[in-house]
Amino acid sequence: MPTMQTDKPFTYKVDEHLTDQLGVGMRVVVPFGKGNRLIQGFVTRIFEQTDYQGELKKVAAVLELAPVLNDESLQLAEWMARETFSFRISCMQAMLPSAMRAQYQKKVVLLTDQVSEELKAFFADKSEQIFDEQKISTNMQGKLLKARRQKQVEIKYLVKNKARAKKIMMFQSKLTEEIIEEEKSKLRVNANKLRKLLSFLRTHPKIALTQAQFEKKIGLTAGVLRAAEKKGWLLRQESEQYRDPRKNLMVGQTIPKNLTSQQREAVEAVLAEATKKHSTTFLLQGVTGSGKTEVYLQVIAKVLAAGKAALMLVPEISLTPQMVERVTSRFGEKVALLHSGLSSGEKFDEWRRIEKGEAQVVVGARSAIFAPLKKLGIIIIDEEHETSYKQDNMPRYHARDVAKWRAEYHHCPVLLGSATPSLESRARAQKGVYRWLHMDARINQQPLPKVKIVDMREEVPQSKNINFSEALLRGIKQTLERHEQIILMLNRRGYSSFMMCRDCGFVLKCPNCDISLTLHMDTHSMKCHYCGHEEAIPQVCPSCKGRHIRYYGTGTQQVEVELQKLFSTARILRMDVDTTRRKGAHTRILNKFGQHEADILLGTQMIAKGLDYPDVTLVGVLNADTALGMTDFRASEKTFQLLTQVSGRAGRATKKGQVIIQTYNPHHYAIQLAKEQNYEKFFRKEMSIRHQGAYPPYYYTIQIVASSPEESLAAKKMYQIYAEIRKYLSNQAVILGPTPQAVARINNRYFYQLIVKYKKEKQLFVYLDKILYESQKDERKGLKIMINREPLNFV
DNA sequence: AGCACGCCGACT
DNA sequence: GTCGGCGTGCTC
Repeated sequence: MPTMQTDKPFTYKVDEHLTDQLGVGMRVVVPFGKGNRLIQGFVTRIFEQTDYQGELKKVAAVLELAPVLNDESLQLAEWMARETFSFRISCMQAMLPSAMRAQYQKKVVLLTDQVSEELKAFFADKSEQIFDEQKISTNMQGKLLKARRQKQVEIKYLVKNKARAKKIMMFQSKLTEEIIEEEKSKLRVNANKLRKLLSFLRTHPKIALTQAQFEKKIGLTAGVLRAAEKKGWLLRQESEQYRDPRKNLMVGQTIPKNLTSQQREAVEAVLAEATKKHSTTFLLQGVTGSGKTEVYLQVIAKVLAAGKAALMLVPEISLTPQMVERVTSRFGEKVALLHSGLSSGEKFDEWRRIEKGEAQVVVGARSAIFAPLKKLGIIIIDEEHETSYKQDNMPRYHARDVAKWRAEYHHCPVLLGSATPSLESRARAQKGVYRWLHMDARINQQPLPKVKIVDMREEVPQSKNINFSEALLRGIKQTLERHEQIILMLNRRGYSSFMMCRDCGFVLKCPNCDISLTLHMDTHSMKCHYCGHEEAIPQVCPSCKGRHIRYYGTGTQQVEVELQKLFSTARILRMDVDTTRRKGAHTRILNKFGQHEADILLGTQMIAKGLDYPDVTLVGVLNADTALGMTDFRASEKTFQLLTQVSGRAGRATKKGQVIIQTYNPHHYAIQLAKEQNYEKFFRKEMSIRHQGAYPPYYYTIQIVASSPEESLAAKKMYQIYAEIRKYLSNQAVILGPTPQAVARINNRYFYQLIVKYKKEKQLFVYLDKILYESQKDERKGLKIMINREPLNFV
């Protein structure tokens, strides 16, 4: 159970009949607590003797035949729990596919007929009912609990193991060639179907097929198969089948491409470290189109050739069919896929294929970092700057850190790739902590696309089209005329939470923190959620005295309507959270666009990554500013990365690309440097700003959040922590807050937070462990405490 | 998460 | 006096 008091191992007795089966790393069902309710646990140690002075309970059941956690996973879980202030059991569960997390169910069992009419009605002639707190009224729950005290009913606890292999019926031939001939001669002349079956079995001895496959191949129906089974020709047996997430992919075969000299240098540098007894982390910084993926693929190929396995992480958002196809077309059956688009059964099966060593290349999103590969030869993290690599619930791990831990364990290199590395990683490369590899030449020798910045403040104000500038409209028109494709991105991050002047682009900032103020409609004020500064909502722009100051944000749907009106014949595809909610919708939209069944792809930031379509020659960013308005010190970094990424979508093949960025802040360095595609200059500029503000990577950060349905409770707790934490900190550390979070209320809970910026604070961790331990008591009052090490989002 | 124990106020 | 609510400790 994920609580602090139970975050330790418990000892159980193992019955004789289970001793052979039981092993370290297996899941077991054990009775726990006074009521002996059954729960799922993990075996972490087995020993003959115990020093526990009490009655031991017995393990109730063993859930598997082979361990699901090995020595590495157990050590990793231990490390992760300490590192991220989480519970060990949460870490172990996070490492396994969700199908292996047991489902608990409660049932109420009727013990006697002597009960009230109301209870009789509840049981409705049955002896037991499922006890679901969500479905049963509180009133009824009370009555049931009362009936239990009077021994009229009892509560039964069940553990449901969802981790099941998919079973299918297969028919297998039992016949030898001689018997086939013999049987054939015995058949009646009109037994056409049976004769057909025999001929087929003769040419395909030992074959095992499902009924459906027989039907499809030789047109046999169920009746014929049953007859054949009766005659003893076929053996019907259950067989395990993997659920294959790749069944709808069109996968060809590709061969390694010729490398440019920069690519070859990168591949060789990584491979040179691959055989050493230590682990090196590389930062591969390559401009968009420089062929990072091919570097990954060739490194993987070499690693496989050496008999080792490869793990490659890709952001969820860019696990496009395109990406998957590139890898599977090179490594075929050896590839296993792990991402949120798969059903839990599919994930479970892919996990088992990896665990059994049937797949040696794993491609997946964040949690794939735990893939149970045994002899890792390389771990690759593509788009390493992506914030989705950090999990934002318990355990709050960063896949990059887990990668480094595992690489250390396996003595293999880590390869971090990006066109726009996170400042943290780039700074480490600078300091020599990471080996820095860079590729500044594009594969096809195409120059980077021309980027045009449109100053939206100068657009004709009477124009009806508030979302499109003249330049962008002209660009779209010309591109459509050439029958080429267009990607339009609407930046939705930080949607309408900040205010900006439409006349001059001024964004209201905090006088203390130099960070945009957040609009709080509940208090009708502008707040800084770093330091708590608060001021009135301005009526006129403090900079230009203009009155066109307003919230920022437009929806994709609205833009689509406007766009369709302007270009009535253009085929538009919209891609945002609304249109991609359904499973596979993401893939369908991209396939459609890839096959040029649409002219314009309109979407949110999810279209910025990894798409590679040769016919796209125009990329338009409708509003580059919203990210800058984010109340986060990483706002500039994120804006720069996003604009650079999306610009890279234009002119990938032989055609020249063009990028148009609309903004109210044309002179902001993040936008100017994205136009130049000058990462290095951006890095230096941003680093000096971080240095001045004492932000990462110069300082470490820890975020502590208290939340409660009662605002005063959360606030009080946070101030109490604030008062205490100072005793544990040196005067080198900086505390920001406590402040209410930018979105102060979510799901009727109020959030208060505090951020500590520090360099070296040993005592801090002692205190954080203490908070974690004590948070348990508060939880019952509805007060939750969350500790987030190196948070990436401060909202 | 869920059970028991113990303390407290409100009731027959 | 006693019933029942709730805060707290503990679960091998």
